[in-house]
Amino acid sequence: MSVQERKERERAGRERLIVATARELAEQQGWDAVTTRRLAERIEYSQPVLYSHFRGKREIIGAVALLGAAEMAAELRAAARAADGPRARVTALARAYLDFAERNPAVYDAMFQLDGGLAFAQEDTPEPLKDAFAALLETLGEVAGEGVHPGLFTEVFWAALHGLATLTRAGRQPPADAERRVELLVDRLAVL
Amino acid sequence: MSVQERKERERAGRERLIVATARELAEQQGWDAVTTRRLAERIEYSQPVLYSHFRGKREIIGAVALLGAAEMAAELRAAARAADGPRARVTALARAYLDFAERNPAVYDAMFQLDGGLAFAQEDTPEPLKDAFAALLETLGEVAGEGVHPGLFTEVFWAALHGLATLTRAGRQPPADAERRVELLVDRLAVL
DNA sequence: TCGATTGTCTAGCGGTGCTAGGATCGCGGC
DNA sequence: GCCGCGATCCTAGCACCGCTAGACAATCGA
Repeated sequence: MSVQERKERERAGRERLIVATARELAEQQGWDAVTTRRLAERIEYSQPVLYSHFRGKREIIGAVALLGAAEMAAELRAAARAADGPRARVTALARAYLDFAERNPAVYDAMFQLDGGLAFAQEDTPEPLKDAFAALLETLGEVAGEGVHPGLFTEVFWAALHGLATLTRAGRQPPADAERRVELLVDRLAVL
Repeated sequence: MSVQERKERERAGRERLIVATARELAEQQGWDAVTTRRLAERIEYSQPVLYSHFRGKREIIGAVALLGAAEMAAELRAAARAADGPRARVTALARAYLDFAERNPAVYDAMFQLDGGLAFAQEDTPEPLKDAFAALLETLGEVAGEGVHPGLFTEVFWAALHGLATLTRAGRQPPADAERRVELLVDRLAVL
């Protein structure tokens, strides 16, 4: 059995390599540059090897998205934990979210802009995605205000953050006032 | 001179045909289906003709985006005009925005998701884009609240709307509660 | 040691955006 | 009315894309 186990380990390692390389390439040169040929060359295997791990390019994007969701959830929780009081927590959460989107644009795109073939907002949604939403909910739930469903409030707050993240990065909004926009958002949306 | 004028008219007409056809095709089958070959076939010309009007596919997307921006600005103003009082106006504006995004997903993508090679939030931003933002500003400026810059407030409100529009359409948020999210957004963000 | 299975690669399919170069059409001057 | 010429358009092709069939090699169990 040891032989088979070793092979499975190697296989799993190569799969991680594929995902990590795809992410790296996407962050360096954008998702357009992540072609199956280039990706195969970087991992030093031929193209068809990719298809023995993933159904296609879409699934590779999905794998990067899941990785990113887990990472984001961890960062959001760390930011919230480091702040005292509801107001500071919400502000820290919002900053951490936008910060993640800015530092990992390709990963953020994989999660929310591109089609990674993932299910959202339903039962068979992968765990990391649900958990990232849960990380938002944990902090935002306590400032939803009376009579407002925490989940609904989190959705609205998240949408606002997502809008700020994408519009700023795409050059649709001036980057200079980003911090002031966050403060306004927190001041108005959260019930403190 | 008449001959030359006629030629220019025909040329302008064909350019409109290209943009309208691209939009139509994108709304019917998504932007992925808008290939230069298919587009050329639909307008009953060969591919290179497209390149005598536009630098490339990106510019065609940009042209659709400009068309959409003008349309959206008109719809936003109409919705605001039909409502009485600040609160009703803001709600109507928000609904009109989300409605436009839902009814014209491909055009909305051309404006805010895809790269149409357009400049945003700077001096050489095309007029229709500035005007669409102005349409938002006209209604939202009056509910920004004291001491809050109307432009900044509009940016935040717009970001929230954009987030709701994209996340809902991409299946990232359950469509059922869309209306309740809008109400919550208006209640919290606007100072009435 | 041999046969079978697993794994990997080469080569190729139909598609993409875009362009070079040749053919054809219609204009203005004689 | 005819003809040369410039504008206009199309055919054919480039390099690249995602993806896959089938040949080949390496490794395993008997």
